[in-house]
Amino acid sequence: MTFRLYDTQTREVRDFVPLQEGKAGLYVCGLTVQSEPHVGHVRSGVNFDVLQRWLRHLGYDVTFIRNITDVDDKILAKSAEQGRPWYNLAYAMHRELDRAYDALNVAPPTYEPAATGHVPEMVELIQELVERGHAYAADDGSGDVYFDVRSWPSYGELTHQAIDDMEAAADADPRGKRDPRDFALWKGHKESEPATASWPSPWGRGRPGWHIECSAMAGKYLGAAFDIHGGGVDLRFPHHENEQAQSRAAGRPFATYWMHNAWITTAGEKMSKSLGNTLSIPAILERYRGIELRYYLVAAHYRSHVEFSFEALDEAAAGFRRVEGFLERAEEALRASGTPEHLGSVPPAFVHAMNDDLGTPAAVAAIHDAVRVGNRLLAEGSHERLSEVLGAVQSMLEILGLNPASPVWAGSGGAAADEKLSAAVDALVSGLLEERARARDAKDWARADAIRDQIKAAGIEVTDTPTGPTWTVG
RNA sequence: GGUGGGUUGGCCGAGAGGCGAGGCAACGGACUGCAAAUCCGUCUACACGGGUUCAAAUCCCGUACCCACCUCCA
Repeated sequence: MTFRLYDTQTREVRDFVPLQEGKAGLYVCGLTVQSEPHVGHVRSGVNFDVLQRWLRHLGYDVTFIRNITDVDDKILAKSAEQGRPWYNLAYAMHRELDRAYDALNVAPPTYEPAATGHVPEMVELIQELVERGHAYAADDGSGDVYFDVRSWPSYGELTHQAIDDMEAAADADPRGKRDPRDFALWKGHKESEPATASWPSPWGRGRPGWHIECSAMAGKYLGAAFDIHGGGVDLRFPHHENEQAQSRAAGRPFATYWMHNAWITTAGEKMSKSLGNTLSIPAILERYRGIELRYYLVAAHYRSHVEFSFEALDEAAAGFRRVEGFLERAEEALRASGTPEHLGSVPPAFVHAMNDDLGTPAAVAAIHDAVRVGNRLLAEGSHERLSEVLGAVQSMLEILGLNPASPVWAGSGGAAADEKLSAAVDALVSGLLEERARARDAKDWARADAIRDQIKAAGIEVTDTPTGPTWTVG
């Protein structure tokens, strides 16, 4: 079975046929770095990271471009409010975003171009559009350049809308537009804005409109035609519609497939409008591990709307710990019995699920199925088969970016220090456990439980296993 | 006004004409000195009203409610 994905434009699940055999070009709209990243932002990152990993697993040579918008109206407005340079705000938030991606094991793309680094490419593209008669400089002296929507007959093809049915934005500033739906390719510099946020152009100093950057950067790094373009649902219109219109109007075929991830909301409310800080990634990571949050995000299909709640996140974390528990016990059992660990092959159910438009919920179910089988084998002591199942579980987790053994999860706060601490605790706890073992041998249960309670009071859980007691923090 | 999406068991969350995803929680049993973990079992749902079909959560028609986008929110 080949990889199939849902294409927003054709509104159907289609076979993935790359433009070049064995290669996949992927462009994803990253963030406008204007505030701390929240769960919603990161969902997009995780979703497309899974896509990228799956394409690689299928053997494609993937070129993955994810941009950063580092100058726009909001960044300028916020930085002015905060009394700091816009580039400082954008840079700080960009670093914050990188930390969030790292914490969730979202692999860096092939390249992460920033809008401010590609003004010449944008100017070139705009000039081409002007020459072809699809763009015009406003005649109100503003220095703005607009895309002429009426000049492009297939405008609206991505979202299946007719220009005349579109509601003209009530608050849109008509300025020098010929049609209210025309959008800015270039924005002339305004006195109220910092001079540092302007660049030279044939139409005077100014800064790029939003949509043009993606067309210019996708063209530069992926070529005039590429395979997949992704982003959040909200970007379908106007952003992606405009990107496609301006690219095609410039003679570039642009993306073959359009993928859009759904929202995360809280109590039905869009995250961008609500709660800002409490659901920022740093805030959530104070309560949950990155791998647990990633599991929560991966367990839902990327096109399904997710209503965020800490209860649901708790459940997801509990479900994931079940998988982790199996990994730990299986690895220990194999080590103890000297059974070699197999490199796991990925079960057909998992492959089928992933090939079907990245069916991560079914893929996660396949992991749980394997874990159940593995737990049974563990109980039976069938170590040879257990080794195979363990390998399969590890491979599946690895593809989803959820393998706890992966070094990326090894504590962002100093793994070496953790290890030392762990060794120290182990030395202290093992003394107590020896005492408890003596009490248990003497069937002095009260004494044995008292020791266990004492250890527990320190925040350490003791569990008896067939091979002796173990302890875990928390 | 235009364009889309949704409504599934106690909860989360898949599926898209016939074999009851999976997880969490709960309950019963096994194992255990007791726990924990694990295993076995139980709990049989698809907003509402019609229709098509041998067969509908799934297709069609209608109704209700919710949500997103319509010029710069992932």
